[in-house]
Parts: sequence; structure tokens; C-alpha cells
Amino acid sequence: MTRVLIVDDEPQILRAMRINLRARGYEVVVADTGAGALSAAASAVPDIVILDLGLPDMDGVEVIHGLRGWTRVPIVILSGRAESRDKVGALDAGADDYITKPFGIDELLARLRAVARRGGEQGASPIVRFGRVTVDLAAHRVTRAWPAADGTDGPLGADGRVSPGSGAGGDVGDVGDGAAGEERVDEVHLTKTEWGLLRVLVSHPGKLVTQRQLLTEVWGARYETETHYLRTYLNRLRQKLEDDPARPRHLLTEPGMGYRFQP
Amino acid sequence: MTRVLIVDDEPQILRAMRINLRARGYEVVVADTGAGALSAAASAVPDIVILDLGLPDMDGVEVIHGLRGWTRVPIVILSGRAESRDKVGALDAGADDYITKPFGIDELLARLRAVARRGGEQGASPIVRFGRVTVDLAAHRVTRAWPAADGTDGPLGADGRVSPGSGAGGDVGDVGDGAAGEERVDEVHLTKTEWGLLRVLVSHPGKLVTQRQLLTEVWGARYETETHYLRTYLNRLRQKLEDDPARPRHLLTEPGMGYRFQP
DNA sequence: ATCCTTGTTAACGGTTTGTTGACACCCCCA
DNA sequence: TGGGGGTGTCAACAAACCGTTAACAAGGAT
Repeated sequence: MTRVLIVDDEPQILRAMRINLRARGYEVVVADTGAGALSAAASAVPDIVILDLGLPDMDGVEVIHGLRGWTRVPIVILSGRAESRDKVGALDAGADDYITKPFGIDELLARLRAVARRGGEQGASPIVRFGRVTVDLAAHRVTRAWPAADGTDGPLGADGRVSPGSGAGGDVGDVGDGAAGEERVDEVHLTKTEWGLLRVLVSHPGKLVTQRQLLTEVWGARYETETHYLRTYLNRLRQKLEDDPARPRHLLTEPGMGYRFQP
Repeated sequence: MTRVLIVDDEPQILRAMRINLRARGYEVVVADTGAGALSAAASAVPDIVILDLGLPDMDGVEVIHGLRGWTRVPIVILSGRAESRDKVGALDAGADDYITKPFGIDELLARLRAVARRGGEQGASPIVRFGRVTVDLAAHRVTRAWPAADGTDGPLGADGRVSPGSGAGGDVGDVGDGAAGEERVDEVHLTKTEWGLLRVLVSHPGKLVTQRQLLTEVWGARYETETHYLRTYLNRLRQKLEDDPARPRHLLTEPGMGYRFQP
């Protein structure tokens, strides 16, 4: 879900936009000062920032500079001033679009889609690595490197049996050629549910995620009590991703509370 | 130097903008029709396109679609129409910004800098190759090379029967002459829908594309649930493009999630 | 020691997907 | 105006996949 930070000092505008954007499926975070905007952008890490230029504590261009110092998040300016000088200043400071009030909500939404579209395509795709596993959240792709030292280990267990859920039509195939001393990199095929679970966990690196949160985000609110799903699927993920599934090092259990992804 | 393609049918505007942009250090290419814009974009490969919506030969949104079919070059719309409906249509078709006339040249230049700032980082080759297939996104053309080793194989199966979905009036004809040791290269004819599907997939190489995204981009938002279209058309594409359509290596299914183009 | 939570494995069956074929529509052409 | 090839849409069936469930083992806490 796209997360939008709205920065405006007029409560009624803030409220109207929050309602509108939430109704369109955006996740909304708000701030009503420039300083609040900068700290909210750092903590909430929004996908888009909507910034009103007429803030009480800071000049709008200063806010843009403050953001651009460390992030390339798309910034859409809302302003009552339609003068060319203001637009040029804001755009050259690093804003991506400039809309003058009054504006239509449809136009705002279309412009948000436009900047989000561009913003989403570029930039380092969010890649998470742990152990020998690489998770590409944008491409929905998981790869796992296997040591080639002994040459025989790999997706096939020591007993030669195909481990359940790996191989068997799911894997695309080896990328490496298996030559001695080289690493083999295999695609790890995850089902929709497995992927959803892994996504939630790696999105909160190092943090404890409660069972309830996992169940609602992956299965839906009605599954809040089906904790055995978590056990089954954590087991599957560990089988596919952990070097020693019986002694997980990255997908950890916090008994009585939930699970934790340890990078 | 940044190359800008200006598309407008009013000579005086064309002239004024050419002078202004050249004075600012831009290289300027012009076109005064939609068709001319598409061919100029393909041959001149501009860094930015400035597009007037009121062209005589094509609807502006069609031009945007024609460009977005193969390139992500930033598109800035100029239009006399300020209605929300026009803006939304153009932006959702893939435009990056929308400026209503009359406009200040300073604002235009600032918006060009804003889109160029982001656009310069990407840019993909309009030609995609995988296996024996070459996809030219700019020319809307797909070719497939056949091994000439045994001399008899090709679009005709070993039993002499025309393989379903290829050939059968679709192929334009052999380009190669079939001499021993040479490769034969055949045009692969794709229908509009097939092309749209392939375009979306190869535009996101290696990434998973959800069923919803494919359906909305190729068929439209109202077809979001018609997943059987995807199955039918993926089958057709595999028949035409995969060496072994039953075991696709490049047009892959991710069960429950979507499809992936694997270069 | 016993109970509760968690881990592990296997199997069933519904759902999704692949595949084929039929049919209506449209445009071009005679 | 009628015919025919090409295309989009839809239905039906087979096959593969994966969510769900069950059963039991293991570990830890009270």
C-alpha cells in the first residue's frame, strides 16, 4: 500500500485529504509543521510527500531541501501561490510537481499516481539479504546461494530426497553451472502465502511481529486465532531459507508473542 | 545535451519554444502531428517530449499510449484544456506533467528540469532479446530465429503440420534464404492484445507482474477479474515464442500471483 | 509430572492454471 | 452485399498446485 505523508497546517484540509486518500486505498500519515514533516518522513518513510508551502514554522523550500538532503521520495507541492517565482523555486529545490489551490481531488490523485509511477520504477529496488538468501521485494523474487565446496549439497538433501516444497516444478533452474569453487544460485519458489509472510517479516527487520499482526496482514482479520497457520508456514519458510531449518538464525520465534526477522 | 521533442501543430508556438529552449541549451527536435511525433521519438530518441494535446491527426492520449508502448521518456503535456477530466486522462495514460496554456516559460523550464532530473536516471534499450526471440519495442516487431542445423525444422513441425497459433497466415515470411548453416529468421505476427501483453511483461524484466496489473494495462480496469484471458493469451504467446511451449523458460507463471518475464 | 506452546510431516481436496475448441464480430475485399 | 480470414471472447475439461487440516513429536513452564 502506498504511504503518503501530508503536510499542511490547516486542520480541515488535512482532514479532507486524509479521508479522500484513505478512501482511495492510500495509507496516510500527517504533519502540520515543517519540523514535524521532516521527522515524520524519517520515521514513517512515506512513498509520497504532499507538502503545503505555507507552513508556520519553516519556509516550504527549506522543507524540500531538508528532505532532499537524504531522500528522493516524490514531493508534490500544494500552494495557494500561483506565481511563477514560487513554482520555479520549489521545483528547482527538488519538488516533483506543483499544484495550485484550489485544485480538484481527481487531478491531485492523478498527479500522485504519476509521480508514484515514476518513483516506483527507479531507485534501488528494496533488496534484503540474510545468510545466503536474497529477497527482492520489488521483483517478488528470492534466490539462495549454495556453497559449492563439497559439490554435492544443495536443494537435494543428503538422502537424495527432494525436500518438500522446493524443486518439483517450482524452481526455475540453476543459474550457476556447478563448477567446483563456484557458487550455485537457485531460485527459491515461494507460494503467495509464503511470500506474504516473508514480506511482512522482512519489512520489520529486527522487530518483533506479533502473531495477530502476521495473521491479519497475510490471511486477513478473520484468521486472527489460526496460529497453527503460522507454525506451518514458518516451518516451510525455514525449510526453504534457513541453512539449518531446525536451528533458525533469521526467522526466530518469540514464544508467546510472535516472530522476529533477524537480518 | 538534453534533447527535447516538441510536438505542436501551431507554427508560432513551435517557433517560440524552439528559440527559447535552444537559448537555454537544449537540443530541439519538432513534430507537428501525432504520427510524426511517434516516428520522431523513435528515430531521434529524445530525453523529454513536450506534447500538445490538440493535434489534428490523433488524440493526444493515443500519442501518449503510442510512446508508452516502448519508452519511458518523460512526457510533459501542454494543453489549452484545463478540465480535470483531460488532465486525469493524460496523466493516467502515462504523461509525467500537465501544463495548461497560457503558461510562463520559466515554469515550463522548471518543470522540464524536474522531470529531466528523474528521467535521466533510467532509460532502457527498446530492444529485448531472449532465447531465439528479438522484441523491438519501438518498431512493434518480433522476430524469431530458427536453427538451420537440420534444415527442415522451423515453423512447420516435424510432422508437417502447422503448429497451432504460429504460421497460419500470421507470419509475413522468411527473411533468411534457408541455406545450410544459416539461421532462418521469421517475423512473428502478434495481435494487438498479444503485443500488449508481451510489452507489459518485457517492460519489467525479471519482475513479477500481477494478474491485476496485466489485466488493467492490457484490457482495462474493468477486466480486472477476467483471469482466463491471461491464460489464453499466455498460451498463445508461449506457442509463438517459446522453444518448448509446454515448458516455458521465459514467460513464467507464478501461481497465485502473476507472471514473470525471464530474459 | 503435566499441560501448553511450538515444530514437523503428510495427505486431502478445492482452486487455479493450461489447453483446446467453438463461436461471434469486424474489417477488407471481391 | 456477401464471403472469408483474422481476432477477441467464452466455455469445458484435464492437470498441477497449494491452502488447509490432522496427527504426533519436542520443548519449556508452572
